[in-house]
Amino acid sequence: MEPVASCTTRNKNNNHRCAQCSVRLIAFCGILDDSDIIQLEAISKNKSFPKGTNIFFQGDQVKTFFNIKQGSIKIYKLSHDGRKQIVGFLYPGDFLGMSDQEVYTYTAEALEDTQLCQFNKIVLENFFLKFPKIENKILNLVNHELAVAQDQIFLLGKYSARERLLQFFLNISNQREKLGWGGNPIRLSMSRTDIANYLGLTIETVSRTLSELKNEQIIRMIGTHDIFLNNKKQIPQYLN
Amino acid sequence: MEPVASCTTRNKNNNHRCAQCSVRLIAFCGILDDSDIIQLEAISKNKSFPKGTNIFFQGDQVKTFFNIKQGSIKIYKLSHDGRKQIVGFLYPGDFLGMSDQEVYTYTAEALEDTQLCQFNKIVLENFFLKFPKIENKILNLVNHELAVAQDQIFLLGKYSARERLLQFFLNISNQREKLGWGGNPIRLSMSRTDIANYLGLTIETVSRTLSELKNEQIIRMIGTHDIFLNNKKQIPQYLN
DNA sequence: CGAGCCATTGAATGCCATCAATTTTAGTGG
DNA sequence: CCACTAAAATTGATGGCATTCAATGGCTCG
Repeated sequence: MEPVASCTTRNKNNNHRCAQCSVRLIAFCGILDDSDIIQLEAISKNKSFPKGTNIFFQGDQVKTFFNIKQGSIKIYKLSHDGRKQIVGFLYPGDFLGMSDQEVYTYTAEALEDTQLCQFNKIVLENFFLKFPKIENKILNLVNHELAVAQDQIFLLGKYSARERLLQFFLNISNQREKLGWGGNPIRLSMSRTDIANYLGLTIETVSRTLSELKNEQIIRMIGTHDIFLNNKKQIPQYLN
Repeated sequence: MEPVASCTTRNKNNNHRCAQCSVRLIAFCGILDDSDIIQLEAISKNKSFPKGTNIFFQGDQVKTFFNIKQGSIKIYKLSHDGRKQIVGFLYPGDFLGMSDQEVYTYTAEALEDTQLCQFNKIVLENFFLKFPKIENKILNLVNHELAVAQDQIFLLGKYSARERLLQFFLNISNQREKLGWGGNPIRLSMSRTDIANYLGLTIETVSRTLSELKNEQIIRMIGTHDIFLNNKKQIPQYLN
């Protein structure tokens, strides 16, 4: 069903790779200064994952952590009877792979051609001892992930199909602004099936609801994956 | 709607309060040995919250962290239009109050008379510098909370009403076993309304589904809050 | 340019929500 | 201990939103 994992390593010897990294300010490496980040660079590897490839699988032993440099990723859980629930989409600057268990509790797959910065788990954990600030920063990132997951719980527990889609668009918009890109229009790097499996809906409901929003001039679509929010500020937000 | 917060402080001078604590082995304090835990004891306070009282409110400044010693707690989010979603139930050994933001993103309320161990946020964070092991342990606990939240996302996105209730009972059962209590029967310390607001259902659906499970001899009830799982091992589990 | 996948639209079904009424439980005071 | 009351839980009838089943349309990539 899913493509087999594959990737290419490009550990180039260009100096100061990390120092000039585009996501340095939002990823955990941001708390290290120029002199210290050289040491982090020494234990990291660049990895490239083409669209559709798996980064790791639910059930695999946890041996590596990742920072996302470029692209986007979906993480999803599969049940024994084949149901699939996407539990999150990850973007540049996000930290990937940490778990409280020995094995990954979800599968990670690239939604587009994606660049990752890879760390060996043991090596990075030893690095924490030298730079406790990093562990503190990662604790902060995980707490943020938890808050995002709780918002998603609210969405799935209480929102209608229309509310789920609009909230989803607002989340992507805010994510883009955080990265310094424009918050409108937005680009959906995932399929309708992925959106449905993330929002607890079916593809038909997603499609139908999108058509409604188009008819009511709340959104405008360019192709099937680019959306302009006609009046972003008027879209109701129920949390925060 | 909700009762006003109230609590009583009992910072007794009995020595080695922490050393003998019933949840020491599962809470974050478990990683400190007897000699170090005395220092942790010096910065902690015992607090008691009667049933129905609030521990803190969504929007309050984060100034304190808590360990749960005894009792149980619900944490919930309210939307502007009054919808309420319970995002978690917490039990002895759980860590409460950490946030990636300046303010709490949810309200915490005692489901029964509850004993907490309270820490000033700044003081405990300074304590981390002296004992980095604690921060590491808390990172582990937060990662676990995240994994639990992702399971809940799966439940809300993909499970039927019946599956949600059965999974809920299994979770409580496993939680009880983790605490060394019996895993069967289980005790529901929350109301039907709370269960509904946690599982993304209405009280009527919860009640009706419970009646079905009773009729089919899958569960047996003693009163309205004690449940015996007639054949726990035959209840299907779709994850893990 | 055709094949296959993805997305859209339509019609019918079903699960859970809503509205409404009754029963049971829990808490209080006599 | 029992009567009384309010809240909580259960049960019934009906309705609606999202799903399911089915068919068409449109994009993308050899």
